[in-house]
Amino acid sequence: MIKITLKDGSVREYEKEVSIYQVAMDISEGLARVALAGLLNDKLSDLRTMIREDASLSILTFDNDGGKHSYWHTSTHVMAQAVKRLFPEAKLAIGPAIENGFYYDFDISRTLTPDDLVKIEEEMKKIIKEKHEIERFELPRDEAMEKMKSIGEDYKAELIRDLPEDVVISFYKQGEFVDLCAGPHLMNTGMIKAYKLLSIAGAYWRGNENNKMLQRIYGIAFPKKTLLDEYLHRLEEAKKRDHRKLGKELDLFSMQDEGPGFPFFHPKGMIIRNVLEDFWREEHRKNSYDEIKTPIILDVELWKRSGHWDHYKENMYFTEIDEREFAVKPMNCPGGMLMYKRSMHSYRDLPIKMAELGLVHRHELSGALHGLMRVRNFTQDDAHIYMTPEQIKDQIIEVIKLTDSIYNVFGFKYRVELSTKPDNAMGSDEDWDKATNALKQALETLGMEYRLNEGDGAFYGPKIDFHLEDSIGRTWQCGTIQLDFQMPERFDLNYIGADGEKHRPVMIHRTVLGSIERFIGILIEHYAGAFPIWISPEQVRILPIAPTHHEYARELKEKLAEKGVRVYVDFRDEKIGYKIREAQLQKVPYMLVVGDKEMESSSVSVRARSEGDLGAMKADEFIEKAVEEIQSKK
RNA sequence: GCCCGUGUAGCUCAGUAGGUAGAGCACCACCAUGGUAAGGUGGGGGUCAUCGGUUCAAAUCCGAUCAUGGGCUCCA
Repeated sequence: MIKITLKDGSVREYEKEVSIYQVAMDISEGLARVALAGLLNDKLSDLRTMIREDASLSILTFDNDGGKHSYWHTSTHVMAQAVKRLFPEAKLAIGPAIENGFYYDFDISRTLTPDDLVKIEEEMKKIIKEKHEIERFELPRDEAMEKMKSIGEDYKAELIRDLPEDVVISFYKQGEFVDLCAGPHLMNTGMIKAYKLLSIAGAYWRGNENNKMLQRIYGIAFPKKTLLDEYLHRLEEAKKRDHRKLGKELDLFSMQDEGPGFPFFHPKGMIIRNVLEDFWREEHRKNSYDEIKTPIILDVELWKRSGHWDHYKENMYFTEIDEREFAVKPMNCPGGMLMYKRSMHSYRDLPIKMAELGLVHRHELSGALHGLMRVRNFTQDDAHIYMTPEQIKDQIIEVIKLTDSIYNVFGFKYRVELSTKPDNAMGSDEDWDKATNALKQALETLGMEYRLNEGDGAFYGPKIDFHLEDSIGRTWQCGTIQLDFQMPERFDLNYIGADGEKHRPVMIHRTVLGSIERFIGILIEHYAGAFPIWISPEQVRILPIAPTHHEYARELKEKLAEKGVRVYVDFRDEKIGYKIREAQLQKVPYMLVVGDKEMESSSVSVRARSEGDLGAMKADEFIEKAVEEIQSKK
């Protein structure tokens, strides 16, 4: 007797082995119709999987990640089958389900065009209509290899060659199409309902730039047309929040052909920058940081000593002054080291926390540039903390808390990653282990969830990264905390301990916002350009009805400006509806309409960006309210 | 860097049997003096990204360069 415990705790008993699909059928036919995969003993499993002993099982539908995965996996097979029909010579590489949809990589001699996508979609329609049963079978390694080689699937053969010894090599077959695949898959191709092929992209075989570039097709699929439409609509909406589009519309910044990756900040963008930096300074003063500024160009010798010459040269810019070699700084730390070394330090002075809004330049690959998110020059809100080894954990915790409190002001969700020793690292394994453990402990003390990112640390130390999301869900690293035993050694940093001897301090490199530029990009998308009033470049716009009200508007403006409010008057000879429309499109938080009524009663008619007409109130009352709202950073 | 797409007025875009450029918005002028998302009329504005080639003739076809968008990580 086999006992199967279901999600709701109920138990089903079977005389002999049974497939997950059959169990779903037994629960209800309706469930079986929408079943896409099973979670068998917490393992994502194919519906065909036979249950041979007692187990827990839940049936997965499109509402579960596992179900979606299976749905998209079959979708990509249908797409691959269509491609093989249209391009019989195409070789298959890999084709997984991803977070949002699926892709498949092909090696095809001719480059695909958007027209091809339409043809492939049409062929997919036929395959879905043909409703092929999907069969799973296994082969021993040799036979599997032989089979793939015989049909010219060289990439699949290579994959089989590199599979671990103990793995079961499975295939899925639908009609004439066979693919090496671990599954899981749906029962037949007819279950794919609404789908769309979204884009063609290049992708290196196995993600290695030394390998051949393949053609990747991305797609998405849903069990209902309405879901697909909703998804496509959401994509469109997300595009409207794109910081590059809003940056132009709201006149915040621009990129010029003359400076690829070097952003220009316009007056309104500068207001946002300055507001951010003021806020940042305030928070750092409260947390006992000192602020410094180090030069942008420094002698190449410094960069040789710091290790950047050996580990970071490819990303650096160089120049010559009076026949002496200089480098443009890609990081602020070496300059910071010199600041530390300028005098003796006592253990009583530690930790020393030196912050710097430092402009750094890095040579990023041209194809990697992306609006304000990835640029070639940016301002890091950097700080270096010099401390005794005993202070490490507390200092890391303090930085994590500071970062969290600052992100909370903006209401950001974030993800934390711990990155470990990379291939081109500097320093001993012991140092790295010590540093990595310190970061881990700090995270665990705070009970923070984090993702491990093997081999992605800085060349001088492991790091904790804070990732923020953009409008379409891509994440960008912003805050970072890096523990470093190397630089203090290389620069022979010291402090005098209680014993009167010299000791080696440990240092932390850290940023909270990360790059001011990137952070502004994230801010723009997060708020869709409708900044909270304390950040808004223009906080209040006064809209006089007619020229006779200009004088009153001017007086109001002065009153508000005196209180530090960023206020402008629209003196143009236009109708009120026109002025409102423009202020609204510019996402100004408050519009004050002033005409005869308001003039007579020393009041203003308030229109809020989001709520619309709020009616009249005394001018002084509005000013007080606005100032309060700005100060509270809501 | 690599693959594919795109590059026409300040902005958004139209302009394919190749015959030396258009619209809306914005800007300027005049008229209208207007109460919660675009009042009317007129006007100025473009080396069609750059360089080269094909052609009697190129925004349009070809090549290169530059810029820009998507992707190149999420492992059958």
